[in-house]
Amino acid sequence: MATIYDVAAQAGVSPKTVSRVLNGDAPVGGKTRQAVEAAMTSLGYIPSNAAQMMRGQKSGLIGLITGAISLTTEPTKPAGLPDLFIVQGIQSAFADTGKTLMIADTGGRSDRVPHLIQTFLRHRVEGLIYVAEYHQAVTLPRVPKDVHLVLANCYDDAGTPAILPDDVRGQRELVARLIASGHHRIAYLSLRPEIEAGRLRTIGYCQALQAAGIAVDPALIAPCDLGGEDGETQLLYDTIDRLLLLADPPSVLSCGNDKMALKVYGILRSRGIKVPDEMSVAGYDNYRVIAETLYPPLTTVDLPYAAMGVRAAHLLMALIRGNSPDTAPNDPLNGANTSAATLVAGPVCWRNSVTERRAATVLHFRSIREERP
Amino acid sequence: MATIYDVAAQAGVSPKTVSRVLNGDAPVGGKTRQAVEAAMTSLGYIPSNAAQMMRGQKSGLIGLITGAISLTTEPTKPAGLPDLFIVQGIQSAFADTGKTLMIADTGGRSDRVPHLIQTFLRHRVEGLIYVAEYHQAVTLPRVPKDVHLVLANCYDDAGTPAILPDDVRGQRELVARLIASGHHRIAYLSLRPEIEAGRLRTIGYCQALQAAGIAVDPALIAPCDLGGEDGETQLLYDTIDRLLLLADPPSVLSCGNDKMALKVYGILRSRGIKVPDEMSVAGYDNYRVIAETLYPPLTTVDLPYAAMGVRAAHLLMALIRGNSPDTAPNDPLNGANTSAATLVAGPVCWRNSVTERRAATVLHFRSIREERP
DNA sequence: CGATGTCATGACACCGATGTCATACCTTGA
DNA sequence: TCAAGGTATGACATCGGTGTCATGACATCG
Repeated sequence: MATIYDVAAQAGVSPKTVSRVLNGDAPVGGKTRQAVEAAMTSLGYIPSNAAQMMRGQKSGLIGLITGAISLTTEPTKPAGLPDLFIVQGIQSAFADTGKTLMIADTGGRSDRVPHLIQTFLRHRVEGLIYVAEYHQAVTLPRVPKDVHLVLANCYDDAGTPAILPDDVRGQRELVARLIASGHHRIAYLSLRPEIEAGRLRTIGYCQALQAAGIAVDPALIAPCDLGGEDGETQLLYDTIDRLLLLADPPSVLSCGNDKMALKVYGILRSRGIKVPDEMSVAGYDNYRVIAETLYPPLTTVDLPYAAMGVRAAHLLMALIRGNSPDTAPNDPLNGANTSAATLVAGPVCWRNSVTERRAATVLHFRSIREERP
Repeated sequence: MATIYDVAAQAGVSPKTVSRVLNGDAPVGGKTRQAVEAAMTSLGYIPSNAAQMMRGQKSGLIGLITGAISLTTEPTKPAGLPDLFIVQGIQSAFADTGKTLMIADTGGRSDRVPHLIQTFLRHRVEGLIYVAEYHQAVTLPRVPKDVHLVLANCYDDAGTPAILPDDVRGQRELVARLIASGHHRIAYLSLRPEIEAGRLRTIGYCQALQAAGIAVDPALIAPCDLGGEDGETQLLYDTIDRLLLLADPPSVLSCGNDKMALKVYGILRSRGIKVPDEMSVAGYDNYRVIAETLYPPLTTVDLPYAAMGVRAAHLLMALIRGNSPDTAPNDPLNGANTSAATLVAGPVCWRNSVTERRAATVLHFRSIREERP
């Protein structure tokens, strides 16, 4: 590979002059410039990042650690392939910053994370982003204080800046919208409470009912998620059968996520129940492959993964520039440490899987929603 | 960030001795080694890759260019999210080689590829892999001859080594299996012939029929893919209605890919036709989110993306080591240049969406399949 | 006991860029 | 005409490691 000395020799100038042509940081004579540029193209010269970095002390590199790529084979994971969209948001945000984004995948083995961080630090990255596959608490190795770290879709107890989905608000707004559409018996088929999404979304469900003055009926809340174990479908069958036999059965099945809603469609069909005429169904995640392909298309809540990625990228850039980040701490009834967390809410995606009984109420709802943008 | 000089000073030795402790390339006295190691940990010393690379001239970096991450938002793309699995295969293959895999995403803009390659070359990568989002021809900028390039899921006309899915063989084996299960009226709802997968799979379909002595009936071959444009679902409706009204209607609808099969399920259901009892359905891609979640689970052909990724990685490593790669050229009736291509076949995934009318014949089929591993 | 060899360590140059400073050449203006 | 100022360029040091060679302290051997 040609070096700046080769170019200098071929152009009959000093290496420093070639450097000036490269960086345009000092005037260079017309003929000299042409000679240098000719030499550069004829030699196919590409400056060495390593040498530039050594001298300049700034790498222009951002490290991104994720399991997004390797985890897509696991169709049993709680949420679809969220982290990938986060990665995408991050990558789009960095595309035009002049920074180079290095993506490393854990290969599904979280014990590789320290090694990956080590590798990034050897490359003198200016910042690191860790993207978790689903909303969770994590513990990462310490990084030097001159390397900024941002967490996306996860948080730690060390107060590291984090970008998180606002599960409480998302579920609350979905249920509020269901209520506004005339539903007041709303069953919630929840995820496991052990995972953040399960806990927080259930809170959001309860909040919406309370805000509407509807009592929370424990008979309508049913955990239907075994974390991918067998028997999950059976559990759903049993739960739905039980709900259908209630004296005052629900008119909507609000599911912990879209994958559960997909199964619910099948179960309702096998019971001869039409969606949405005889039973409305809602999901969560806006897992588009499911939500848009199902018939009828699924009402759900968008998880703003791309937006979270963009936010994470902007936050990191701000930290690198030394600006104080505008992470207003806001706590969603969350026991865990979220003091450094930025919550990002996604919109309700209203499709045809839910009946609308009172159009007038919807207008009213819209005005409410406007009040808290 | 601490340097080797800081460590040397703190340990009271020369930088070279610290270097020896780091690399273990020369004996170091016991006490000295301990002092150095203590200094390294207390300073949190991490060697600079840039400096090492400058001296050693080998970067240990592999560049990977893909649109996998950004393209996942496009649910309209021909095949699901194949490239991501390829990336995953590549990443797993490099995980333990000591090489560091740098992944760069095009952000969906192929015009960014030259810039990404440029960036990689500045980092002095030892090899490059380009992963395409679906089987296609590509044209990439030239890279220096000391940087090896491997294409995955695509090929060019410059004879660059490439790893490709064996679409002809996959479809042929699926249809052969369908025939072996007692089906002889097999409709093929094809992808657009403009894309490789559409052209090659149709060839495979025809080959299987011919091998079984069944005449290819043009009435049973119908392009049902508009590349994501509107009207696709309507086209499928019309096509299926037409097929059902044939004097000798098909007993199987073999679909160009799994997403099409998903729609076909819905259409058949709306027509009151049961899968598989009244109509069998098959897909292609083994897009697991669809194939395993549908009821009944979908018979399809696995696209061995992960395997392709592994093959691509191994091929690149062989090129870097200077070994002659074992890319046996084999051409699948392919007009385009595939002289440098390695074809990778995936297995048929037999599930319950196809009826088996003759179990005995299946055994016969199995013995056939064994003959060409 | 001196020559030779091994072990442990350091001095120095070098990789490829760039910041600093110096220098030679020109152009102005007093 | 000569000092002052701008323009174009080069010499040299430097970044953080490592290869090469040299050196000093011992141990071994004839």
